[in-house]
Amino acid sequence: MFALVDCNNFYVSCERAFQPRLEGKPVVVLSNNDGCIVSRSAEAKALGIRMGTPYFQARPVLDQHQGYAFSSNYALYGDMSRRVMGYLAEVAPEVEVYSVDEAFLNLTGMEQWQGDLEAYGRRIQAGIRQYVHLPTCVGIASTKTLAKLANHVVKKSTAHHGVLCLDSPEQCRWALEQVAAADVWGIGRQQAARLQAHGITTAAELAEVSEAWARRHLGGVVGARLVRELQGQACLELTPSDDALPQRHSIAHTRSFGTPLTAYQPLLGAVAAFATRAAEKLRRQNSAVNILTVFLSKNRHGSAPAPHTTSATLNLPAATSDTAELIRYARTALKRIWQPGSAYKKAGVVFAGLETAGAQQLNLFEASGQTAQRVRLMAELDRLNAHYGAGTVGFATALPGKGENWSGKKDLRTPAYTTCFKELWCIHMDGGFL
DNA sequence: TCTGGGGTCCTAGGACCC
DNA sequence: TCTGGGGTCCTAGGACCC
Repeated sequence: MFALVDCNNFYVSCERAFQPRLEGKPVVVLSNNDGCIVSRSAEAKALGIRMGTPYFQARPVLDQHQGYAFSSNYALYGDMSRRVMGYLAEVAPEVEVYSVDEAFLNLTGMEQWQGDLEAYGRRIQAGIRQYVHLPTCVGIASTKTLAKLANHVVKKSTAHHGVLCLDSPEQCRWALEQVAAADVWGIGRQQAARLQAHGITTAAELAEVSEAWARRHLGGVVGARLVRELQGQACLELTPSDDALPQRHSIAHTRSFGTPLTAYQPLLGAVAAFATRAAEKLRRQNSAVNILTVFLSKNRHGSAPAPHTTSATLNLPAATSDTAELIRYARTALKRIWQPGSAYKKAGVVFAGLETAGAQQLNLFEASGQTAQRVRLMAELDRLNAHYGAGTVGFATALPGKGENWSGKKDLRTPAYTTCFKELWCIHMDGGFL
């Protein structure tokens, strides 16, 4: 049996954990650059505010109902997530951290709870509520896809108080009937439309199609697997997340600008800064990169015709994780695509073709590859920035020039209560200060 | 005025090989 | 008039996820 533990309205709930006055109020959290709405409280959802809505569009209705909006505070959400996952690791035999706010648990062999896994789910829910102060829902079933589905059912209903265990065929059948095919894990917009065209609208109907049909109409093996999972036959294994950070196969840092950039120099600064951030992520997972892409995007929503994005990809002569080297390559790529007079709204640096650092295939014709000295320099850079704060030491190219500002808006950010000494949670009592 | 960011997996089709 | 039959590898792009 698998469980899916999912924090409700995660970003909003993190903000509420430190600001109880937000309980019962419409609350939203915004994406980078205060652009879109990416998390909504139940009250905000009830106002008809949809996921991904531009903030400026939702703002009137939010203001009208005395709602609150916050810039995203990733330091806070990341730390709250670590606390949740830490708790789960203590109470479950195997945990797969699936995203910042959800995790799969493998419940195989939990004899002491057999017959009452729902009680186990409730214990987890209460534990997270007590220790991390976050609301969760727990879905339990024989496959990951059904656990997801159970979780979806409890999120929508008040009857189950956030925990549902599908431990009989009747329970499964009932749950499948509650869920639209479009809401099944792995069914996106395209597939949902295709299903609809074939008269399949509920998860129960989807669970009844033949394997051949699924292969043909739902994207080959993925579709066949999905249907089997709905039928209760586990095809997806749990991949336990150990203490090590997950190994990414690609690493990117991309951002929209507060105001569009046209001139080369500030764009170079931004791209260098993005390459710096991506290189830090790269070294954190002990990888080196072979393929580097830089892209620039113009305003997607303006009148200009597509394409809005141009990119350049370089195959590096040897894998590296050296920030200085990567900034040089990023500059080369940028020069290829930058066009004078264009106003760019967004840029990004993407690393692909990752391999373990130190195991690089050396280039036969060039004496390249990182020297031990450069590796030590990068390690020291990371150490200083970890100890004294991000951006303490860096490369001049990656600094904004005089009067330049490429960072996005973040006007409504709350303090990093749990990860920054300067922003620690303060409690005021009787006008005094604790 | 204002519209996010970072991933994964799979498939189709082209290039190339014998 | 007519134009083989398998393979492998790589890449671009689609679809999906949170």
